[in-house]
Amino acid sequence: MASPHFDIVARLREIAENGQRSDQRVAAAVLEDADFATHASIERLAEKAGVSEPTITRFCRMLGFEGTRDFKVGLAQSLAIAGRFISVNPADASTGNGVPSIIASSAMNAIETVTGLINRADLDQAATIVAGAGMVRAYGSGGASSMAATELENRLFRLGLPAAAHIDGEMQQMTAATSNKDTVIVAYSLSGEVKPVIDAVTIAGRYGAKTIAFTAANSSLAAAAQLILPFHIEEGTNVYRPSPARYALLALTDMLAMSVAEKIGAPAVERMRRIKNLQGMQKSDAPNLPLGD
Amino acid sequence: MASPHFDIVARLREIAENGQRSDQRVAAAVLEDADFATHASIERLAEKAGVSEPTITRFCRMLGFEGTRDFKVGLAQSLAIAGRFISVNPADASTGNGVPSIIASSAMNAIETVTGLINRADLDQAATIVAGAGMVRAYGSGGASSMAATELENRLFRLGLPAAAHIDGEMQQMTAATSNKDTVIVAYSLSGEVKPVIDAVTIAGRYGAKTIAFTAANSSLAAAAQLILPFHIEEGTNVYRPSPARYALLALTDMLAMSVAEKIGAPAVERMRRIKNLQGMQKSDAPNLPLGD
DNA sequence: TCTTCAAATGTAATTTAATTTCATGCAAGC
DNA sequence: GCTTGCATGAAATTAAATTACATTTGAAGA
Repeated sequence: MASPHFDIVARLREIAENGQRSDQRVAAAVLEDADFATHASIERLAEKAGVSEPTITRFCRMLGFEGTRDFKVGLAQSLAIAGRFISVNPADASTGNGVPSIIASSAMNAIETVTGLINRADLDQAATIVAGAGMVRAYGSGGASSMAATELENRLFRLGLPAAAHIDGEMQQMTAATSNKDTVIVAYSLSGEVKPVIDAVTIAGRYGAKTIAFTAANSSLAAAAQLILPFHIEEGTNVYRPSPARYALLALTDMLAMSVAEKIGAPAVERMRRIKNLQGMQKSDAPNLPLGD
Repeated sequence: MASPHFDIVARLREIAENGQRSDQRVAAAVLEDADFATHASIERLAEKAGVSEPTITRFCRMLGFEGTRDFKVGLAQSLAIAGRFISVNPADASTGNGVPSIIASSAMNAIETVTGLINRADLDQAATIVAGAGMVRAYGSGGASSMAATELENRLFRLGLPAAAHIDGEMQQMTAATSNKDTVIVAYSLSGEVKPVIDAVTIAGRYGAKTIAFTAANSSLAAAAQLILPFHIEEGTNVYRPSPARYALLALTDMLAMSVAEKIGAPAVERMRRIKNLQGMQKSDAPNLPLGD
């Protein structure tokens, strides 16, 4: 088995709080010294956690790994990316000191997770559909989804594609009703259970639009849309902590937009050059700044 | 032993060309399917490479690892980000195939950079100022900055702080003119040279507002604001590629918001519980979803 | 061309690690 | 207070990796 498609660290934190007694111990032991966990034998790890060896194996299986070895590899991968930000004791996490690392690690993990999960073929197909669209409408409500929808509009219009983001339920449904077969809907939802978005996708589909959804597999939205780009981000329980899911959605949106840009090719480059040129005239020159401040 | 401090992949390529006969075979086998190499047993790997099992162990030792297990972990770490997409021909990297990894690695880089750069004391001071504000106004224009400004509003209002984002130059200047000493301005700009934002910050400062800026050090905006949280993200030259800076700004905003939440403490938790509760009543229940879809 | 010897590699035995099976004990429900 | 089912651990088993030792290979000098 390859790495499972979730944020291991977030999952471990979750289990350390709400899991079985032994699972809690194991999760805590792993979090306390993740590097040790990747290198130590099951025996020493069991000893450190104060549980038996089979418990470790079961723990790994529960997480979706094939076994202990597999878990270690998966953990090592997660650590390679964001590991240096894992704070040793949770006390750190509650003081200001740990804030940057918590943010960084959860964001990176979210991006990593979603990168592992994305199906390239589906992404490519979505990009083809979007690149050939007469009109693209991006739907999403709530913080993360609406940000992603807005961002998609932003990206696509720069590529010369007619695109609009609608983050209001009423507008989603009304615009959906104007769809035809040249319309492409891109819907965002973490839960996949936001009624206005589901309805809008259903309506648009009925009018012949192609519908793409970034959402949870097996959700109502997934059922309503034609092409699903599924993802799932484990949320922590720390209420202070912002949702890492927005990084995931942003990354997915970037991937789609970049794929679309590559499909469109040269004309897109020219358009971006024009926008950049325009900015150059207005602001002081800083040639290496991105499009849009 | 932890992972050795060199580029495993480069070393493998080297060995595949100039190593011992068996080492060449092993290196080639690993490069050909690195993912397999991290997961397979020494037996199957030996079989694939056409060598004996001890050769594999010796190979790993030669590379500086403790043994085969250790090597697998190290390899997994090296592969974590870009390596998963190691392919025999580099051409792949520029086609659609590499899109997810390009996005992921540049985003992570941006977040990591900004995490390393942030001054905790300044962040903390900014959080204190924001937490005690009578009104917070977030300014930013262009894609990344306006997203960050919007996001800050989003975050702060959930904490019960009066906050508004203004992404339009006119509005920035008009609202700035209504400032008083209880007003806090948070300005975003990648370049630090966006005139309306600079002007708005200057005006607000003149009326007694406290001004905070996330922007480039030594820029005009940095000169105009009172507290600077400087950052700089190197932009790539691939025009198709979206700016990773927005991940950096988002992360910075998250850090600020989380620090503010911790300063406010309990009341903030209660407010978030209420918002979550409200969502629970409207949507189908998914207890672990973030605030805002 | 033939030795000779050292380095490279393989075979089989051994050790170490991980997993399965089965037993025990604890807690929730009747 | 009994029963049932699940969590956990002990011991046995299996799988994996390593060591010790044997064989091969190939290069250098006779």
